[in-house]
Amino acid sequence: MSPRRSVADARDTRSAILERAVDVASLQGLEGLTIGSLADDLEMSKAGVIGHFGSKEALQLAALDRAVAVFVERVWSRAAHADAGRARLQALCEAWIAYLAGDCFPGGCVLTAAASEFDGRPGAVRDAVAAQLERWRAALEAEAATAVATGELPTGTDPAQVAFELSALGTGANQAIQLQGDPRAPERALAAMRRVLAP
Amino acid sequence: MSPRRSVADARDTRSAILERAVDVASLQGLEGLTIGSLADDLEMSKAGVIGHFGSKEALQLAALDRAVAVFVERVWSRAAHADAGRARLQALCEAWIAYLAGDCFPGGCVLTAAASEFDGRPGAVRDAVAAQLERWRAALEAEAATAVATGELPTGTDPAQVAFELSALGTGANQAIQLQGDPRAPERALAAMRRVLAP
DNA sequence: CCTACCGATCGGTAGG
DNA sequence: CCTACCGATCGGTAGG
Repeated sequence: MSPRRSVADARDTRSAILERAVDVASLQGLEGLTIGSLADDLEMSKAGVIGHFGSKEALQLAALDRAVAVFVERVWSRAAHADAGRARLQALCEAWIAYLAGDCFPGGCVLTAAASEFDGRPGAVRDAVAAQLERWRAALEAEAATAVATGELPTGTDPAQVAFELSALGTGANQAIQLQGDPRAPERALAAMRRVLAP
Repeated sequence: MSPRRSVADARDTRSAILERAVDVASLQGLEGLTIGSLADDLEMSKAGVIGHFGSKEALQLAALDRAVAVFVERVWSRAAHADAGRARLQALCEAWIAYLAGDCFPGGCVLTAAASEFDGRPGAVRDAVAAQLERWRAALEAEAATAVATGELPTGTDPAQVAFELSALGTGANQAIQLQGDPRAPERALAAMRRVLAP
C-alpha cells in the first residue's frame, strides 16, 4: 500500500496545527502567527502547514474559530445549566473569570487580543472577531433582559448597559492578569460583576 | 555653506517621524510599524528614518513615549485643575472618555493597544507599557484614597478596587468604540464610572 | 540625510 | 505531505 496518509490522519494534523496556532496567537497575536515558525514548531514543511488552509488569512480565521470553540466549551457550556436570567449571568461571570484566570491559553484570551489587534485592520478577520464579540455581548444582554423581566434586576435597568459593564470588566481582568500579572484581578473583577448584578 | 541640515531641522524631522509612527501604531500596532513603510510615507530613505532612533525597538519606545505625552496632555492636564479626590476622579474620567471618543489617534488609544499587543512579548517595550499603565492605575488609586479619606467615597471603599473598575471601563470603552463602532459606548462608560464614584 | 547593499524571513506556488 | 523555488519585504549597516 502507498504511504499516503488517511483522511483521519490529515484531520489530526490539521488539529495539531490549530492547537499550536491558537497558543502562538495568544502570545504573538494572529498577525504574529507565521507559517514558517509554525512549520518549524511542528517539524513540518511550510507547504504542509499552509496546504490545510490555503492562505494565512484562512489559517487566522480557523485559529479564531478554534479559540471561540474553546471559549464556548469552557464558559458558556459550564453556565448553561443555570436558570436563565440573573443566575445564569452569575454563572457565566464565574466561569468567564475562572477561564481568564488560568483555564485558557498561555497568552490569555485570544478573542480579546484579536479585538485589539484587528480593530484597525479591515478585512475578514476583523469582521469575524467583531461578529463573535457581538454574539457574546448579545448573549449577556439577553440574559440581563430576562433578569429584568422577572424582577431579578431592578425595574428600569438597561440590559445593554449591564452587558457593556460585564464585558468591560472581563476585558479589564484579562489585561490585569496578562500584563500586570495582578493575582487579585480575578477577585476584583468578580466583585465588580456582582455589584452590577445586585438585585 | 554646506546643505547640511541644522539641529533644529533634525528635531523637526524626528517629530514628523514620530507623529506618523504613533498614528500608524494606533492602527497596525507597534509591531506592525515598519521602517520601510514609514520611510515611504514620509518620502525618506529607510536609513534616514532609523538613523534618528538606532533600532526598531528604540523607535517603538519613542512612539510609546509620544503617545503617553499626548495622553497626559489631553487627559491628565485637563483634569488637574479639579480638587484632589472625587472631583478630580470625575474630571479625569470625563477627559478620558472624551479622549477615547474622538480626541486621540486614528486607531484609538495606543497605550491600550500596546498593552494587549505586548503582554505576551517580553522585552523593553512590554516593560515600558506595563510601567506607564501602572502609573495611570496608581494615580487613579491615589485620588480614590483621597476621596475615601475625605469622606467623599463611602468608608471601607477599597481605592485599588475603584482604580481597577475605572481602568476596565476605559479599556472597555476603547474596544467598543474602535471595534464595534458603538456610538453609545462613551455615555455607557461614563454612566458606569459615575456609579463607581457615587458617594 | 542618501544610495547600495546584507542575510533572513515573509506568504505562497509548482510539481511531484 | 515534501523539496525547491518565487518576488517582496524585513531590520539594519557601510560609506559617504
